[in-house]
Amino acid sequence: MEELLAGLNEKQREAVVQTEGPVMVIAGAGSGKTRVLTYRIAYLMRKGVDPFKILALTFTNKAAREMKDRIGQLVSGGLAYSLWMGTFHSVFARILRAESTLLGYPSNFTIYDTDDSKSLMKSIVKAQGLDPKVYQASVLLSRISAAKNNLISAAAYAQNQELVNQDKVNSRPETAFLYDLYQKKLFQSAAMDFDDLLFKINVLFRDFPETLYKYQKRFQYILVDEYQDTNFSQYLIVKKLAADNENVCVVGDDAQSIYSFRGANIENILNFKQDYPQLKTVKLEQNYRSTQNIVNAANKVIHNNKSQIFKEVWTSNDTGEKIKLLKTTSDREEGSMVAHQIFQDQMNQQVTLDSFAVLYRTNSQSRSIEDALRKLNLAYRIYGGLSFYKRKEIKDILAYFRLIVNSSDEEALKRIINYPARGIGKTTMEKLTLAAHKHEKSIWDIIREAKSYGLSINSGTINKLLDFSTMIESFKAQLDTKNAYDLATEIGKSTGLLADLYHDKTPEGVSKFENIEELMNGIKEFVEEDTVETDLHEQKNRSLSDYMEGIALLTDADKKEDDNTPKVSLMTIHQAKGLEYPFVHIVGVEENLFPSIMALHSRKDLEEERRLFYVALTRAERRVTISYAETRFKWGKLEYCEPSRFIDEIDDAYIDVPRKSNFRKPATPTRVSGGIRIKAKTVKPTLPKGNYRKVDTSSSDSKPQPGAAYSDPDDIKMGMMVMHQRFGKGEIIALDGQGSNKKAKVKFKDGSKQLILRFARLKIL
DNA sequence: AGTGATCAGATTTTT
DNA sequence: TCTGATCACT
Repeated sequence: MEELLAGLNEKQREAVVQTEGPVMVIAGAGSGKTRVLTYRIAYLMRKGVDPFKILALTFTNKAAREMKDRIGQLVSGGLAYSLWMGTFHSVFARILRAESTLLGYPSNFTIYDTDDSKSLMKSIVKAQGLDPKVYQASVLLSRISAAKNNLISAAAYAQNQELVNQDKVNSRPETAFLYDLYQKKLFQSAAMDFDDLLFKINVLFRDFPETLYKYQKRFQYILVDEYQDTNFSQYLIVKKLAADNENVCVVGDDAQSIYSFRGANIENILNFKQDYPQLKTVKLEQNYRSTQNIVNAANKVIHNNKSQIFKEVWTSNDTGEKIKLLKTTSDREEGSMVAHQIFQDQMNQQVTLDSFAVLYRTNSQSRSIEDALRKLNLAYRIYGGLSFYKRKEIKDILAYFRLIVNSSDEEALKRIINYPARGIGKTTMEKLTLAAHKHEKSIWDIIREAKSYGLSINSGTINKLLDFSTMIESFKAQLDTKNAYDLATEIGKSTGLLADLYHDKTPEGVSKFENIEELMNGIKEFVEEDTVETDLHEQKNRSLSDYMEGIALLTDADKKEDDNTPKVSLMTIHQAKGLEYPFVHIVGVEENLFPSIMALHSRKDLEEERRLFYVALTRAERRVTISYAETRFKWGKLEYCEPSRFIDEIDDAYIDVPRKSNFRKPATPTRVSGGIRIKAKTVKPTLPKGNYRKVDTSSSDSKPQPGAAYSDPDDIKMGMMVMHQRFGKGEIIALDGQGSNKKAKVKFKDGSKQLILRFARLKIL
């Protein structure tokens, strides 16, 4: 035991050994927070606590996995794997599946992601005949989300004068009604959205005391990471679960609270003190990560915030380098300079590319960085952006899986009923929706017995519907007999979905096919991996239902790295939370971007932006480089930018303000800047060499130059070679029609097409 | 019913 | 710049 504690400082040790009763750890950036959590759990286990009785809630699944691995190294056997550890959402989704019948849900309920919710809300607004511009799905959903996070049900919402008045003022008086409809529709579809997972757990614990009691007894020790980013709903879950024995330990840093837009509430830290008067508080203030300059600069910045728990983070590390400030003329040049600096540092400092991170405020900023890194052939890995699981082809095939597991899932049904095309169109769907509404059944129920509802659909289409339902039924029948991989492959083949993508030889099509392959590989791994699961799942042939249980809560961060070559990391600051890198570039540090233009109106929002900046600074171990551009493309337009106020908040003692002479305005397209040659003229990036996102379907590189002129349709003659934007090079093999109706048959590499010349915009080669 | 072309609208962060 | 929605043509 002593040797376990030997690697900890006094404060850390205090937080680890105080296993009984409520503990709050306020952990400054880089102060060994994760270390405390892992050691605390390992300590508990060594003391003989059954890992099955420990619940640890983390912010991402990845964090949970890594922590399990580290604990696994501290305790013997595979014990660590029976810990209950994961995100709030994944842990409680699991409990909900076990207890769902109490709430009237089937255990195989679907979890709707944001897109599903949006599409559902849109169809509700439409069905109510309301103006979709006034009743914007995203606006409605964010209000509903906020309500749910504060445990306000649809009924309670309608009763709440303040909320209802706000909606009236904003000319959306029907919001409460739509909230109610939305919930009803979710229930009918046997689906829950992200917020429901937490909301329903609260309902479960409120309405079924004996169930709550069961879990109180099971979870003897509860730990919560990133406590500053929990919302009220999460707070109450923890409070209820811990009410029996109060062995609860929360770890957080109010200075790093950056998710209030999602309902996170720093108040939870203050509430915690009130809830447990005998609370023991430990402050971890020694930073082991960064140099003195970085720590001091970060402290200086964060002290501009009014609301915070007092603490003074310090370090005994070297003074280190000053923070570097980079001013560039454009976002393009910013990317270029960042890439060049990484290139040079990598050589001069003898480090690998995984020592570098480029952090930005918004995902869209990644583009210029990517282009620049690609030009220098520097490998990079992008986190976030358009998630793998949000890609169309992935969502399509997952929709099949969803429908097979849970046939009430209407969003899934709508997505695939006519993909690949099988002659069931808009009109038919409208009729089905009406019939479903009339008979109070799900659309699926109507389809399955399409003949018995006297639908005014012609018999050919009825047969198509029945073919579809037979197909789905046959897959359903195989759920229990085939493993996930075999069934998934079968589905891909017999729906024609794989063939459809296989025949598409455009770069987009190829990439889509590869993405499906990647997903299939993932399913295969899932089937083959033999993890020790806890009592909720018995070990068996892992089925597609098993696979689908976890999938909705996965994000890109959970995806396995396909190779181990060191790469530069690109991500938003939000995603960088909890990570550390020797060299950190913070780019786009400009007014209206960082702080975001959306955050300038209130002090509260501005302080959150500042905390975000604090998080960015404290990711770095050795050096921070802050850059900003004087011009930047936003929404395709050039905008002028000013350096962020946050730069001024860093004391001159810690930042290296560059000499002005290095940053003269360019006189010619090519110039020398800081020793780096930069082409200021727009240059198309060459096709990357594979060290980029595999899931990238953008094909801008393979399209012809957008500036190219189109030929007049009248000039096009038989036998000419022409260029088409999408299909590429082709030959005119037939001409037909006159004037604006002139058509041509063009033979392309992948077959011939009939094109109307007025629209086709062919270019004569 | 299916397809392509054009237009409007959006971008702050995410489990 | 990119996406989704809508329109118009076959």
